Amino acid sequence: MESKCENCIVRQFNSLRALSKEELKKVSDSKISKKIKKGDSLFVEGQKLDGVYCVREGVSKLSKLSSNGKEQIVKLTNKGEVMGQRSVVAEDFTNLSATAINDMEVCFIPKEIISNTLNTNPNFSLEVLRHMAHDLKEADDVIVNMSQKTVKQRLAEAFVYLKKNYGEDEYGFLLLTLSRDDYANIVGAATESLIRMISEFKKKGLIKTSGKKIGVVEEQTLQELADGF
Amino acid sequence: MESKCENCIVRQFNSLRALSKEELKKVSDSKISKKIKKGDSLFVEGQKLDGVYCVREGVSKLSKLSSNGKEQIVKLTNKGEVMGQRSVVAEDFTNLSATAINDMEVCFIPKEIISNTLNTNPNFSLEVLRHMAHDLKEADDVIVNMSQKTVKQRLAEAFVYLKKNYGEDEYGFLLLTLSRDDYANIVGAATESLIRMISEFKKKGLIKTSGKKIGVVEEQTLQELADGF
DNA sequence: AATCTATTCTGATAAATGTCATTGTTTCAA
DNA sequence: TTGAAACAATGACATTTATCAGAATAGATT
Repeated sequence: MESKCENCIVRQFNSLRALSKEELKKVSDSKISKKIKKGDSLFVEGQKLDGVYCVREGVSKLSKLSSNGKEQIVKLTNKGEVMGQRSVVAEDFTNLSATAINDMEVCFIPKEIISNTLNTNPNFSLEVLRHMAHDLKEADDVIVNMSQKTVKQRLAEAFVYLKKNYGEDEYGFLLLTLSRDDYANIVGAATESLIRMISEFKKKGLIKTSGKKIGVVEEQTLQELADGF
Repeated sequence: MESKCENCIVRQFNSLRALSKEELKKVSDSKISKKIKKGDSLFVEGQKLDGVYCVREGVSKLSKLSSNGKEQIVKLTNKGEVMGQRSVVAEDFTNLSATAINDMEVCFIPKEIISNTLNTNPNFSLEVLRHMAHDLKEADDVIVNMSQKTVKQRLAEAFVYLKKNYGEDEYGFLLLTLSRDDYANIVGAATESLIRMISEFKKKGLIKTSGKKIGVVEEQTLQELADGF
């Protein structure tokens, strides 16, 4: 049974909250709910998107392949985010691939509805604009981090970020479990280098591990490390 | 004597082309033309902007200081670009500083006009949205380059970019002359490392130099280098 | 033209990070 | 439950890049 957008809390967090009742109804009627299994991809770099994806549940990574074949993760999506907006707005191919990090529930919204609403509801345009402005600012920050911080600093920052944004379980392990490979692709380092750094952090008592799971022990120290002492 | 936006060719290249005659007149009447000397800054990171800047002439660098005190150049602006849009749209402090690389002529447009027009003219919003979408895509590309390419590759890419976007003089030297320091801050490397790389490129005959001026000699080879052979 | 100052350049060395090879450990499905 | 496949960890070494110190040069200024 398909649920309605009108009742979806997730909407509060994204640009769809600027829609009128009628517009929302249209979206609700034409949307398609999908379940995406961990590891499956929602879309792939270079593809033409027919719409956007609204994330109800689960986390995905937005990544891009570099010419040397390595993957770089540009962003992790949060519950409530809308993916593919950039591509639909610019009527452009996606520049990123989206892959589910855990099982996801998303709603696909056809692009016609989005572009129609963009043309007629200035509030919606503005809302999308604000979100994109926010993404752009974050992207600028990532650029600076990538070029000016060491792998160690970026990793420390990543742990703090993951804890803040996705929380931890009752034993203090991060709820979002990433492979070492994913970590490497987030901080932009070789997997082996990254694993070594994790070992070092563990040895120093900043984090704890249990299999793939990682827990933040000394958040404060990690933050200081990320900021360069 | 102030010229009018209506007759300004630069407008064709930016989001202002979506304005109606009346809207354009309002902009024209309230804009303030400014001359910025090479090296002077238009605005500084963390500042609240009261409007946007439309570039009529000259080039500026958009940069950000990292916690270690180093500057990272995130983007060079082209003639016709509008700066400060992100900040005005998001009603946020600027995350970037803008500094003139050569003498500039810009028009300052108060933010009230921009936000009013955003609220009433969906075409304008869409146009701004498209530009921001474009910037976001470019930022993603920069992130990938920063983390996956070597300094050598990024520098090769920078030369090709500068030639394509700003052209060269009759002797084959880049019209946009940057200091070695600026180059270092674009590719994200130590100035000394960068200078060494320039020497290497020169020795290999890929570029030529004359004082601060640099000329692209083997564009094709540089491009291949940037792409990783 | 001589001087000054900022910038560019070079060398020596250290630190950070990547690569390749190999082994140990989980995970998951048959 | 067990064994294959995927993942994680470590060692040895190569490469890239940063840092510090100092010399050379260009460009502005008198």
